[in-house]
Amino acid sequence: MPDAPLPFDPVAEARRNWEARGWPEGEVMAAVTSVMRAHQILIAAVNRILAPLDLTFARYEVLVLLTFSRRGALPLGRIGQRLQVHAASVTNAIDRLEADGLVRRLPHPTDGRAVLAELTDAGRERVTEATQRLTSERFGAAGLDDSAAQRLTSVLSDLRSGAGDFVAD
Amino acid sequence: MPDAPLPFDPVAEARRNWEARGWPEGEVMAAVTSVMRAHQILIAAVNRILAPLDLTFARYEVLVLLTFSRRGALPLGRIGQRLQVHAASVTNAIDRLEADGLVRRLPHPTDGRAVLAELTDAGRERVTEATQRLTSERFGAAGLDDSAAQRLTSVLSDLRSGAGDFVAD
DNA sequence: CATATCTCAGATATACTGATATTT
DNA sequence: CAAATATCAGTATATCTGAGATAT
Repeated sequence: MPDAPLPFDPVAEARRNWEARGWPEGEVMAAVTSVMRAHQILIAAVNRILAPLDLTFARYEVLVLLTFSRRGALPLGRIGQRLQVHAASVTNAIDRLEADGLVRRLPHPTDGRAVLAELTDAGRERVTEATQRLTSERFGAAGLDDSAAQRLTSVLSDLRSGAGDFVAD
Repeated sequence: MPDAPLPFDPVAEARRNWEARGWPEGEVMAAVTSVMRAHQILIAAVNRILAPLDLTFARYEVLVLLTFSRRGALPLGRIGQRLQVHAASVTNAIDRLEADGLVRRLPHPTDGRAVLAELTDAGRERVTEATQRLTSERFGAAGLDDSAAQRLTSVLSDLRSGAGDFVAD
């Protein structure tokens, strides 16, 4: 995925240049740039692992969320709220998963406006296989040990909370 | 941007469900999911701030990189290596910046294969304005104080280094 | 009637592949 | 001639907006 590793940390270098010009908030710039770049690395690794299973991270997340639901089924609207994706994106993801036979659409039993997405047996098998492959490669984050993962989750929880992702747990 | 904050931390909830099913590597899953979600939040905030200036984060990064270069000009290939974006994406970004009068293309003085992208005066003004707006809103990461930003940068540096983003600094 | 849910059409952004022209 | 640089065409994914259909 990386053409070739850079011979220096591009984030540290950016911060040096940033502050040499007297620009403010260099700490935050470096942190935000780090998140952007880490995302780039992780999404590429995860999608590379999932591609042979005809999944993307976005569609894998939908399958996992359905796996965690009581009946293996959720209204499309709830999927969007939970994964923070637009209703049109949910429609698109479910279209694709349904075409691949991994979920099916069902009418909501009590609310005629809503549509349920339900895992099929093939969907359960696929998400199990995908999870095995992802975990066996530590989601492409080989350099992240459990302690570092915990620190990362913790500081990003503060960031997300401060940005209104969720309210106090 | 957020429809409404969730009444619970979706990452912590996912981890509970993950481990309740006996799936391994829950620490790493939570960390990777946190990065994905933090990215979603930050990219939305940054692009919202930059949109009135006809910039995206990707194009802003190009302008900043040019600002940091000695002559305000770099070959397209070097931009791609540094920002980890595909050559075709660099061509596209420079097309757009050039159409907006923020950069111009110049022939490379010594290598006839290469093309330089050079900042224009308008480009320098635009990146200054964009930087003011981004820093005044702390890049949309209001909940991240300097200490947390430093910890975040540090742990993500380990992740990126382990993934081959760069070699020891 | 206002609101909620989903779908669809159209537009944009980014990325990747593969092919091509030019130069080193 | 092989490798490097940039561009272009075509394809894929994901996003958002705005409009519309159906149901509460």
